[in-house]
Amino acid sequence: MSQTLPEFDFDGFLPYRMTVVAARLSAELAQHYKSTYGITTAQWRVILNVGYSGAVSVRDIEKKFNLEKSKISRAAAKLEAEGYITKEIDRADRRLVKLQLTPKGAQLLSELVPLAKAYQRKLEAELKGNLQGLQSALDILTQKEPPQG
Amino acid sequence: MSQTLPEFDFDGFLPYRMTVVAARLSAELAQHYKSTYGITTAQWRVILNVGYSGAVSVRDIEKKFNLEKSKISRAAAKLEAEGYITKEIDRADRRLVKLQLTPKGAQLLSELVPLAKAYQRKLEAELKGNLQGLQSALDILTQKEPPQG
DNA sequence: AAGCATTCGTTGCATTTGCAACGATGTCAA
DNA sequence: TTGACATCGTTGCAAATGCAACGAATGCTT
Repeated sequence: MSQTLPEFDFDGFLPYRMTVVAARLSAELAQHYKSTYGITTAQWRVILNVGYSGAVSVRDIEKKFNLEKSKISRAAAKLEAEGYITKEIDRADRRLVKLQLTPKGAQLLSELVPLAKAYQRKLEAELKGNLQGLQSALDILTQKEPPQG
Repeated sequence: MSQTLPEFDFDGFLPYRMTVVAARLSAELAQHYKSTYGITTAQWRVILNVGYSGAVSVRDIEKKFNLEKSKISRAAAKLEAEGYITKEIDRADRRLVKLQLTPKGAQLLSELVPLAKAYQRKLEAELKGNLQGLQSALDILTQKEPPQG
């Protein structure tokens, strides 16, 4: 029984907690658009980036969203095939691919965003006074650390 | 250019932020054990659960960690093959599989946990006064909602 | 200008994943 | 007891994933 393991506060362990909550939020949000609009989570993330983040290349999205570039590339290919975005070679640096919403993509996004905003409002209402603390904590954890710590 | 999209605070959107931070924390932690101990993230999660969470069945871990039961089943099979855990049919309910650490598994975990604790301490130091607010927020977001909201 | 290293996005491929279906077991009601 | 239904864990299989390798393009140094 007692395996003489070191003491460890499993329930307060942040990588564990963050993973569980992040998966829950993404899944709960996905419920709202997956069946209705027939897009995957990866596609949703890419189209959201293209529309809002100022990210225009695969590389930008990779950095910003921490997504594998191959995953982005394939999601973008599907979105292009379905007419939601265009892919165009950047004239200043022809290694880059400029991603842009088509009118159809903008239309889709303009329908999806209210869902996202409503979900965000719901979360903020649940969090009440803890919202600011959460955002501050996420700010800190988002900062890249310097190589030497 | 201006696609007349609705206003949207992309950078403050919680499902996005949580996903990015959670992935970062898990990856950063994984750096510390992946190469040295040759276990995957899923295996780490299962062995941690078996050792600390009071979870004894696949179903328990599924609920607790929000992991797919097939993923747990396969990770557990590997851990058993490598001698870190045992699988035993529960005598009270023979549908259940009781997972337990072997001495070898306890040994591995006793080496891994200090890494986890050190990482947790590092995060807590970064967070300073925001730690409590973060944990409170995670408490709230962890609660399951009743079916009708 | 030339050569070499680096960056970007795609693709091949082996592995992992998620979903559904399944067998085995358990529960419950009649 | 029986039969219908629910739950648990595994597995088959198609799809998704991550990694490395690659071609194309760029930057950097001389």
